[in-house]
Amino acid sequence: MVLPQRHRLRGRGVFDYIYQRGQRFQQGLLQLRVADAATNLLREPPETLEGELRFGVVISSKVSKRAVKRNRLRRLLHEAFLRQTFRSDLPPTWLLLNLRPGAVELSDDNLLEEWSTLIQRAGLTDS
RNA sequence: GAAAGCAGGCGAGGUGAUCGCAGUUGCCGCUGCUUGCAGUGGUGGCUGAGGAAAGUCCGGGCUCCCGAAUGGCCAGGCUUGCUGGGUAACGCCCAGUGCGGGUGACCGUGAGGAGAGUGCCACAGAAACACACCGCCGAUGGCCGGCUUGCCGGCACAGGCAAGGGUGCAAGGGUGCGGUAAGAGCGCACCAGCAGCAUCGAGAGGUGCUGGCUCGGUAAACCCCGGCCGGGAGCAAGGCCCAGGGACGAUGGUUGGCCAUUGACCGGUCCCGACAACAGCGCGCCGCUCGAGGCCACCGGUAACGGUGGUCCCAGACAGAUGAUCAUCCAGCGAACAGAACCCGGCUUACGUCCUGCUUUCCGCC
RNA sequence: GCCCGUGUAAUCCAACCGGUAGAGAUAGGCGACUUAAAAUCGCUCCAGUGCGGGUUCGAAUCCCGCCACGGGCA
Repeated sequence: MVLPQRHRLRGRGVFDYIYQRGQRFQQGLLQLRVADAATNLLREPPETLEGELRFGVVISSKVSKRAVKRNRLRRLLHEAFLRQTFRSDLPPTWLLLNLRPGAVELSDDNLLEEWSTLIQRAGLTDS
């Protein structure tokens, strides 16, 4: 499962911004950075952006040398993001998820479990 | 039936549906203006990873820099190195020769030169390019003794030998017979090597005859010989989105060096001017995919491959696209290695069940 | 995508042109010293050189192919 364009993070400046300003949350082998959307870093006129969430997954080659395995993890987490129901009063937010070495060893269920607790701890859901 | 060898094919099992992604294209809407384009949204069509996409080990194309091109000499580099062919090229492929391995089908091969020179050959050993430790002999000469006075015996001094022993990866042709004081290619037979001749072959080489009689190993040590080669960086190349013009300077510079020929260049310094800064460190654009291209047929060739004709268009992303769910079909919950990133040709490595064909050996039965 | 470098005792490192893998340091064990410990001294243990082939009489070293790790380039 792959994200549609309006949910993607694009451009080096966007990523630098999140790495510098983002609030970090840690859960197991996952690390999430949350930052308010800075729409001036994007090229589209602001009225087309609306209040969307944008999301990105970073998996370095240290996680696994095999590109196939990294692609599989990314698809899994993209799908988890799309299925997730977020707080309705959430302002436009950018999320960046980092995977640490060893994440390949985890099963899909374990990884998704860590994802949902991470989202809760970051205060992005209702419950 | 079992085991094995070789060659080749295939590789999300097929079909359909829904949701979602990338490219492209048709239609509709909106925005902008340069009025037929750009951006964006919706909707339909088509296309969408591999045999290795991998490792980055070779060979090219392409691009820029070192100013350009051609020729010669020298230098430098190259695991380039049996022969002949194929290819754009290759360290690749095909066919053959020699050598080695296997009962065999077959497989491997880094296979120029040690008779140009230098180096090295630890330990052991006398000696590792030239020698004698133990040893054999002592014919010849020397010394001693005997006597039938030119012979015999002894010594092992001069000297001869490299057979045997020992050392070692290796002691320098091997085995046998003759020969000799003892020995030795000293002579002979066979074998191995070398040279010459004849002959077969396009060649590497094969076969036969003759000859003299022997020269250690190592070149994946330096090196010699033959062959090949401008160098460097790499699509993160490079170009566009950008505004340039003038003056000084006049011999200096430049491919590893030199020479010859042709034909050129401006690096440098200064002045004037323009633009920009929520894009110049970019959610930018191009390069970016039609190519030594795939498939089919015929022809040439043992083959690699080549020729002719027809036909097809087959990913081009940029935080980086193929997945999820369901249904159904063959008997099997659906296998492994693994994800294009400028493009080709190879090699290597990982992986797999399955399939196909040919062949060999063994066992059983007729 | 591209370009480099490094792999040897538990750890850090030597062994240069091939000749029995250790010169050394840290750590471990035993003993001495000490009431006990630390420090110090003595002794000792620890590998076949990342893996697989090849050349050679002989390979950590030379050659080829892999593997792992580290670094650099916008």
